[in-house]
Amino acid sequence: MNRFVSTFTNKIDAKGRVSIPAPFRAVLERDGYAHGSVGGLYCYPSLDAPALDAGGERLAKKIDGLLSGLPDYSDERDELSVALYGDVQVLGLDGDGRISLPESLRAHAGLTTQVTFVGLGDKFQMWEPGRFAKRRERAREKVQHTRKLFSAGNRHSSPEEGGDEGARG
Amino acid sequence: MNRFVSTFTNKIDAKGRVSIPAPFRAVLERDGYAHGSVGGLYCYPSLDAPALDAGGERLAKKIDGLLSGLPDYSDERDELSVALYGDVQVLGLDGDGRISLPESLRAHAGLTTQVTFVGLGDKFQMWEPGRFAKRRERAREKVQHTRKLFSAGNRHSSPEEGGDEGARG
DNA sequence: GCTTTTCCCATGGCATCCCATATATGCCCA
DNA sequence: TGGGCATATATGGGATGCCATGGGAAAAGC
Repeated sequence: MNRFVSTFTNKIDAKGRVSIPAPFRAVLERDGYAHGSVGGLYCYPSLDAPALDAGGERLAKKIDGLLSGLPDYSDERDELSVALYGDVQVLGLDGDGRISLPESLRAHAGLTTQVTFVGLGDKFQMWEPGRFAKRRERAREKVQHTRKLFSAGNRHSSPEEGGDEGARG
Repeated sequence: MNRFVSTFTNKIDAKGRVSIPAPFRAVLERDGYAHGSVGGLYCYPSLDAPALDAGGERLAKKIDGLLSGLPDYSDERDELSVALYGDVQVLGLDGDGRISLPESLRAHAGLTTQVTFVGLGDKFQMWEPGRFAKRRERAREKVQHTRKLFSAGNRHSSPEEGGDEGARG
């Protein structure tokens, strides 16, 4: 497995440390994270959510790829560079697979005592558990709505239940 | 056979483990489940039913397919990602073909002592047996209704009825 | 010198692995 | 054709290893 999937919720301890879920660490290592030495977890505030985005080398390369598509010295590129790179922190994992989150990052996501890690394939996000619950609810509603558009006309199921022929997958 | 069909009911033991019905395991293995090692069963709350959806690699790829149409780092993609990936748990099968269900998933489906596995082709669902019985009853009524609409001439059954029979255990 | 960060170790809970058993299924042979 | 054996499957329990978490000590920064 080399994608981030599943969600996990871990504690922030008194020193501000959080364990990266073991499955995510495994993905990071496969992705080129030098175990025990430097290398790192690329982490930055999500552009459109009170959360943090994070990932390994692959994520960094993807960002590079996005930028390389834009002409040098264009306003667009400058803005995107700032947005994407400006707030990036490279966090080091300690021997036990933990990171410590800088105050600026913690503030952006409203993190206090717990962190919910959400796998999103190439990257993962870190949320304050309560906020994530709300966000997820919203996202689910949206998907339901989209699904109904997809399936309009070819299903007879009621909206509530029984519609197990889901286009969710 | 590489589709999930039939229904089976198995017990949840004291540790929260459930045996995946052997026929379903066979499908998962064909689908690319790395036996004995990592890899897994992708599992998430059904969008519109008090049940869990689950499947193997094929299901995961289907989800990826939905996202691949959207540009990276768009708001739309992030939101959809959260909805599709955010709820997904990757469950590992132990040597005896069992999974252990996290509390969050169990809660969504109201699972306590037993699980009814319902094959749906590319994926399968996990239901609390009582709830599934009710839902099936409703489905039957609907089928009857649909048949009347079709009126005479169209004799073969509607999709709902195909795999429901054959409960065991 | 004091505070903050990093490293290392201890521990307890939980998940996984392994083995044992009972029940059902199919097959073989009488 | 029927009985019995062999295999597969589901389920239970014990043990072991991993992992998240906490705390202390050493190192680095102010």
